[in-house]
Amino acid sequence: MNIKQELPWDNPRFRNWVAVARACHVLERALAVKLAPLDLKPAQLDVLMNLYRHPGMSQHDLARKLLVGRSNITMLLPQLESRGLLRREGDEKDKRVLRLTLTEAGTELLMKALKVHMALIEKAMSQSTPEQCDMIGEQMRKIYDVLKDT
Amino acid sequence: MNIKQELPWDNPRFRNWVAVARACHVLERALAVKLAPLDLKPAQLDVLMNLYRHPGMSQHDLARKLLVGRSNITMLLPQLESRGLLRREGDEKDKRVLRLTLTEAGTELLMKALKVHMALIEKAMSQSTPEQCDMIGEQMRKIYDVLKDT
DNA sequence: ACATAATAGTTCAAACATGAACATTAAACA
DNA sequence: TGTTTAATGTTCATGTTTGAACTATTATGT
Repeated sequence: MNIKQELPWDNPRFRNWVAVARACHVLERALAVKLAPLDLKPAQLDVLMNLYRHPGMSQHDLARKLLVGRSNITMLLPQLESRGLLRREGDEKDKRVLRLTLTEAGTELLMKALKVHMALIEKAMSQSTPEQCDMIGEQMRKIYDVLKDT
Repeated sequence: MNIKQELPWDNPRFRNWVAVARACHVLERALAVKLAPLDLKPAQLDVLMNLYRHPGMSQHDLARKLLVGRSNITMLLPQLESRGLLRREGDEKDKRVLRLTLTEAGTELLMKALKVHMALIEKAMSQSTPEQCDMIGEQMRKIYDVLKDT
């Protein structure tokens, strides 16, 4: 059997997806560097962003949003809470859940971090036309929907 | 100052990039699950793929290809070497470098893993037309070039 | 009501990645 | 040549991520 014919490097879909993964990886690395002066990691920024958009969400919901385990959230939050960036308050109706909200300081830091994040994304995506950019987003959302329950 | 106007969630580039990152994340997770039966992690598959395409490459070159630190490679290789999947042989001209090559067993396992990887990428990318797929790859390669030295 | 299931969050140990400091070897250059 | 600088790979300490086992609370089913 001639396996050469089946090698994926000649397959456009494979090659193009590899490009997507590499772009993601390199932007993530760059973000980590740019966020360092704010003493913030990309994962922590993700937390702040989600709490800003969904105040009062539970740790479980946050974990699902971030595509991460619940224990990860448990390890992540105390650092941010002790810095006064967010609050954890027990839900009165369901004593199992903790409701998460940003503090003023958390919102303030988030805004600074978003400027950094936004600048990086602008730098990356400004090479595409708005139409191309929208098309990319559209295809990626399809991919997410197809794979999210895998 | 009204910061609402500057919030990035309304910015198409931001929203679309978030979709890219989420798609990457979810495919990576799915790949990890599908590779588990082969006792292989995504990072290990990346190693095997690069060694297949570039036999005799050094650990330093491999680290650069994978966008990780050299120490990461040092920690990663012994697992694969002890499983008989690759060989590390000292270069005779430059006694600092170790040349890496796949063994037969390594190539065999790689082929099995590539089937899994390919199937996943097909599932993801089959939602796009070939033209869309190529355009995505093209844009992502541009992004990589812009950010790689950041 | 009561027993059983499921859910939210935590703890803990193991796997993993990272970057700085280090040893060895090679290259540059005086 | 001899000295300095750079490159390769390793070690180690640190921080991160993960999944399984656990507690506490709520939902479900009889």
